[in-house]
Amino acid sequence: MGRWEPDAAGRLRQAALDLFVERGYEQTTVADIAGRAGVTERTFFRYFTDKREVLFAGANQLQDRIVAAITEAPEEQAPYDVVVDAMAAGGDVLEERREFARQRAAAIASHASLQERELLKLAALSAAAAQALRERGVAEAAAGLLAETGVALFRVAFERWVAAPGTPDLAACVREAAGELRAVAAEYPVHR
Amino acid sequence: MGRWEPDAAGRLRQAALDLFVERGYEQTTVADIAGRAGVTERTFFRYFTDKREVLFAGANQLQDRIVAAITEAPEEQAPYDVVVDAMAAGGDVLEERREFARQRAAAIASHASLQERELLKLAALSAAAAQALRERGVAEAAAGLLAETGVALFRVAFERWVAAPGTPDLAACVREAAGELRAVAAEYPVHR
DNA sequence: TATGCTGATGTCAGAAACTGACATCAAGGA
DNA sequence: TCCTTGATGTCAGTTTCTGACATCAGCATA
Repeated sequence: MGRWEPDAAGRLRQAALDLFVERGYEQTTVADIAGRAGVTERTFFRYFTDKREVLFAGANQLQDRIVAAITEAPEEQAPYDVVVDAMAAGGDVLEERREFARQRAAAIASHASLQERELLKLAALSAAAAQALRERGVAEAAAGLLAETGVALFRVAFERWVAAPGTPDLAACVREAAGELRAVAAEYPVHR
Repeated sequence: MGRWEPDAAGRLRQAALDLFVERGYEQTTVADIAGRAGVTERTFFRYFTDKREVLFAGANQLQDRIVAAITEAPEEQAPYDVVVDAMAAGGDVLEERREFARQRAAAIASHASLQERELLKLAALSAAAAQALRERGVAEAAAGLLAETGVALFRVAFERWVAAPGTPDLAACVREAAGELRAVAAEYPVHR
């Protein structure tokens, strides 16, 4: 047996989420989180750059999956479809952790400083997706707009998926939202 | 003459921007800002909820202008055109303060926590624009997407306007970006 | 087996951001 | 003249976050 319990970071993440749900983000100190995880405050800050980051440590995995999906898409596929498929693939990353995602989303919604961090992560995701699109030949301006559209689709889909108690999986929600965007685009054609 | 110099908030804003440019955001303490403005730290926190907010106090004015432009647009105007015009109108708010806007943008670009705050403000702007669109009868989903598109246009236009040393005004940059979006949309039609 | 290194953690002191409670005091009105 | 008001100051305290250094099980290696 090691000198310490393994996976301190995981324990910290779990403790933080539990405490944020139990008593709220502001009412939870880093010392509380560390205490519940069985480490000191200093150790918390070795794993996470700040108090908010403990909720966002998994965001890289989602981004990697989406970028990979864009990179590996068939060359002849239209850019819009590439993005929609990639966002659906990103959905699979969360599929197994719906309850976790629900609690985490509720915590984020409860405090502005967590929303700020979420927006920064989504902006990073968008930038990474845009870069991946450029690398497969999509024009500069189009890449940025497509990536932002894709992230917007993902956000809308995620909200519905988290709210819906029932069956639909996240990838399906992404495709549904993409379909609605097509309909809206058809309904309000660009003028002039 | 009053007991204190007038416009403490304005002095704090100016002192903060100057110091952020001179020595950087992190190297500037709230006590520094307050000192240069001739007040105490406590007074700083009476005017601004936190250190970042001192750079964003003017954001409401921009949002109000854009929302008003949407609300007052001719009823028969197509939603996309309403949004483009509103963002151009928002540009007029900044037109007289290009140098100020440049310095402020540079400061924000220099530190992630300021970018977070900026993203939150833009999200609020988007939400307010979407609400204004709904109130003039634009459908739920379309309102959200149009508002986000409009904010994206404004961001792109702002970046170019701030970078360009020369003549173009911000409203013109917004319209130019909107024209490019039309072109991109035509180039990559939605499939299926 | 002894020795020495490594890495994860602890301890401690301190800076900086922020908050609540209360004090001060010019200005302006009753 | 007295009272109230509002902007500010003072002060003490909490929380977040950082740097420097100590500890010590486990592992490699002599």
